Amino acid sequence: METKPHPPCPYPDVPSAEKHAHNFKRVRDAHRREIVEDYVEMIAELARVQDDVRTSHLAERFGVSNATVTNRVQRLVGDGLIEDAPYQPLVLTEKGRTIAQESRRRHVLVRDFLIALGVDPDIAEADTEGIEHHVSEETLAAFARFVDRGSAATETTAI
Amino acid sequence: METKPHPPCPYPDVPSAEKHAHNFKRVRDAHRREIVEDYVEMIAELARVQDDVRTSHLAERFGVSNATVTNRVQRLVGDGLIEDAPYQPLVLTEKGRTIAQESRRRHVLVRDFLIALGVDPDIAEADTEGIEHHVSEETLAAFARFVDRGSAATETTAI
DNA sequence: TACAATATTTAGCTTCAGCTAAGAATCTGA
DNA sequence: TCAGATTCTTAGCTGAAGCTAAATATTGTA
Ligand SMILES: [Mn+2]
Ligand SMILES: [Mn+2]
Ligand SMILES: [Mn+2]
Ligand SMILES: [Mn+2]
Repeated sequence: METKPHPPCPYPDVPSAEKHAHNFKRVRDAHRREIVEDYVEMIAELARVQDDVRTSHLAERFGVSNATVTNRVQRLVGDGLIEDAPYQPLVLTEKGRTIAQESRRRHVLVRDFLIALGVDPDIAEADTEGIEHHVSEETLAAFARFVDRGSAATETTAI
Repeated sequence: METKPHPPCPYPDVPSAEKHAHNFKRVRDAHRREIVEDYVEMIAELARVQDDVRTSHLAERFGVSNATVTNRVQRLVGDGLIEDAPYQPLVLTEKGRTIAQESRRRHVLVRDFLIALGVDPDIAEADTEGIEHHVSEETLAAFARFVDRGSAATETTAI
């Protein structure tokens, strides 16, 4: 006989100081990456549904001023994620497209997971905008398993 | 006969500009609340397992300098969440305890949800530190349903 | 008690993300 | 074509969160 598989979650209430510090540093790192990820993802998404992507489009989408977008974009140009060209439409570099793709993958997966869990799609989309930057690959894999399981069940039931 | 219950998630790829802007503003609001929530939650947690809570304890836990903690704490004192008393242990006000309790509830629920989903407890704890600030009450409720369903199933199976 | 060690705060700096206002470039229509 | 409207960038500001180094307060011990 084995010991019981899962006595109700005996995770300690207070992690060690080292783990705590490490976790909070990870959050701060995620926050530093957040703007980069949101910007390249947004540029890639808008490029799919309209001909030009302009700083003014991003300003409208993010709900910030044009000047703010120009400043952020200049940093992304410096990081080699956007092509440089003043007064011109925004175009992602190869590197930018790669990050956009990874970001988009996470975004869609988190959102679809929440929807599969029963969350209203609009609320799922809203929550995802923040959550997406804080999910590890491991958690993302668990989300994917859940979504797959659900759709497999649907197919099975649908026969 | 009814229409199929869930054709594979027809959520539009690009939300309207208004929704987009609203969602990003919500994320920025959450980021402004984040330090407040983490600080009062940490003070409340440490108070449960040790006699004094000092700025140096918070500095160690958050992985930041003592000076940073002193500055943040002074703002929380100004917000009426921590009792004022230089060189003294940190004590939450009634208001501070209330926010700590709400924050703790969310933290534990998110963490236990991830664990219930099959995520390793240490990774769940780490991801939770960021995610907790971005989950709406609706999503939290869905998390709670899932956790309850799981533990109910376990009890049933365990007979 | 006095002095050294430790803990805490203050001073002064950096970087980041936001803003408004003003200037420069582009586009459009008479 | 060129004047006005629009779009984009620049300049210069604020506030938040972090840092180090120096000053100050507390504590513990000889
Ligand atoms: Mn986002
Ligand atoms: Mn966040
Ligand atoms: Mn947190
Ligand atoms: Mn927390």
